[in-house]
Amino acid sequence: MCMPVRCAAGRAGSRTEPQKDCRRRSGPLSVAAARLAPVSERWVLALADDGRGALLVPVDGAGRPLGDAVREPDLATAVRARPEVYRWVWRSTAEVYPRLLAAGVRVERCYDIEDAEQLLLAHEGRLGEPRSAAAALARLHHRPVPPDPPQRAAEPGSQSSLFEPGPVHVPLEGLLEVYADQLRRHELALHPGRMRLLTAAESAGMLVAAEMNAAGLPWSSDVHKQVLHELLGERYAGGGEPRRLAELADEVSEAFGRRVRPDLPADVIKAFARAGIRIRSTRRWEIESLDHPAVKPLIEYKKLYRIWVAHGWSWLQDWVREGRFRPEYLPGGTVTGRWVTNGGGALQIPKVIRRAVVADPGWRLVVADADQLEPRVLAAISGDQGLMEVAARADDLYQAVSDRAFSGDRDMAKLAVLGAVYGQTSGDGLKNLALLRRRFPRAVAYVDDAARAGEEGRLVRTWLGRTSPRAAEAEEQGEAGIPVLPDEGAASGSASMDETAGADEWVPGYASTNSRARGRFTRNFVVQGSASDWALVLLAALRRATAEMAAELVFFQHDEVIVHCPEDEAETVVGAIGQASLEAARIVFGETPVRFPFSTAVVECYADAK
DNA sequence: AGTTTCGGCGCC
DNA sequence: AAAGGGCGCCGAAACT
Repeated sequence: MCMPVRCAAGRAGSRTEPQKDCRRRSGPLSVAAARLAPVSERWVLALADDGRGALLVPVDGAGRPLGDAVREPDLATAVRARPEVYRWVWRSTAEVYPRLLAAGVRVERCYDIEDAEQLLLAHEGRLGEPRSAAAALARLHHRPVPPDPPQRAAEPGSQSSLFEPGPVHVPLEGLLEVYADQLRRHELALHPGRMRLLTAAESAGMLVAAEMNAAGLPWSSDVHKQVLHELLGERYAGGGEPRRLAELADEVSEAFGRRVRPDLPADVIKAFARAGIRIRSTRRWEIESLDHPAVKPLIEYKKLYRIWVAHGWSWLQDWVREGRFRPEYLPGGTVTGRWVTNGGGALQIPKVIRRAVVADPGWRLVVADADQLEPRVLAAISGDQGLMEVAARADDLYQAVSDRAFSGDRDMAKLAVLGAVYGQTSGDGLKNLALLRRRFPRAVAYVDDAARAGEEGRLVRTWLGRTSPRAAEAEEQGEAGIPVLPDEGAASGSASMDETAGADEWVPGYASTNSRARGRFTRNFVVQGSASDWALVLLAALRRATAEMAAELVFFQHDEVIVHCPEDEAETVVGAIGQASLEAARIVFGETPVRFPFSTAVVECYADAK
């Protein structure tokens, strides 16, 4: 993985450029180290064109080969024979690592060339360009660039749809060229050290994802069925609605005095209209305050319908095998760096369904949830003194904010903070935002600047350098003359925020609807994305801490992680999470007073964690 | 008939 | 009280 603790600790005070690997610095030291260690720590590995064998070669810190390529009969043999290797460089973790795991081989660190290509392209403002290694190689040689192969659709039950070698094979020599070029491009980034950390952390995330895909989330089909039966009643033959839904549909129809299908919005809107109630949609917040007897069963129907279609019996049939739910995690699947899953909806498991997540006998689930992660991240990236002081404490951040700015009204403080992060544009949020701005000027200025950058068509970056995509509509409409890259030093998401920026209130008056939406996106991007940066490093640190334990990482959801472990390891895991949090904060933000506390629970069932 | 978009809601 | 970021999923509606 990517976090040398000693190095980070040795660089106390270097807040803006955390180094991921001190041992790689050029100069006499590294030369001496190389002499002492005749075997390179970093190897580039490619599948042979027969698809089974492996070709590999050690490289130096600039990606130059340190000898001739070696051929091995298969991946597992190649890796198992070289335990001293510090980092494996390969085209795609999804291509290589599941095979290694299947052979019982784990690696400590890797560098995923195609993942790095995507991050580098985005940083360079070229996100739309193909990201495959083949494409990167073609660009280097000024040859026609092949488009990326289309993403495979989710295949329920299939464990391997993402892990077959794609049609984009690149031989070892090609990988070496692309890798060396990528190392060079890191140095051109706004903050090279952070960019190196970003690609290393994402590669670590790829390893975690592959391991979690292999492990699966412990899932009790019996409990799941029991929950479904309690909520939905019996299933009827023929696959129609279960009993409870049918009853609720009848209640709704009865309340309207005519047959109404509650799952058809047009039907519901028409029925309300006949009852003299005009609604624009059938969203819950719009109908729940209506005075009509259909409202209660309708809302109940929607809630249960959702469970039925998204996590019902057919979901169970499709996604749970041998007591494990195996979603396919895709690290960095969103523009902000959050993960997505390909099929199975693993990141949207309804709370009531979590009762089905049950540890193996004698094992426990350690459920760890970062407390108020996004406002804490905002404190760290903005450097706002007041917010950092608040976030330096491990207790309730919103209460502390409210004590400073909202006369102790916690709900108001929470709304204001979330409004600042999400870009609330009306209602009480604006008034609260003004109060927030007065007490925490730099924090609010940070997100306001990001919003302004978005409205003006500029890109923004997270703390580690993950970069927003261009506004598609801005491209299409050809809003001429708008720079697509921020001026040096003026980038939102950089540390070089104008010291006086917090003084002025920013009013989004002139912006068009589109550009305001764009501003809300970039405002949120710098916070949500930086939180993703941090969470990724946390995950990598936790992976390393648990590497020698029986514990397995089984779930990751933005700011929450579940470790499945033997009962007697649980307290050790809880401690490891706390340590990983400290480590992640230090590695990502350098010396910062901001703390990132976790709520942890040791449970047998996920639903008992909260 | 097959594919794409929409509406609504689950999670963070 | 009002409606703001990121996603995935499903069925229905709207298309080709």
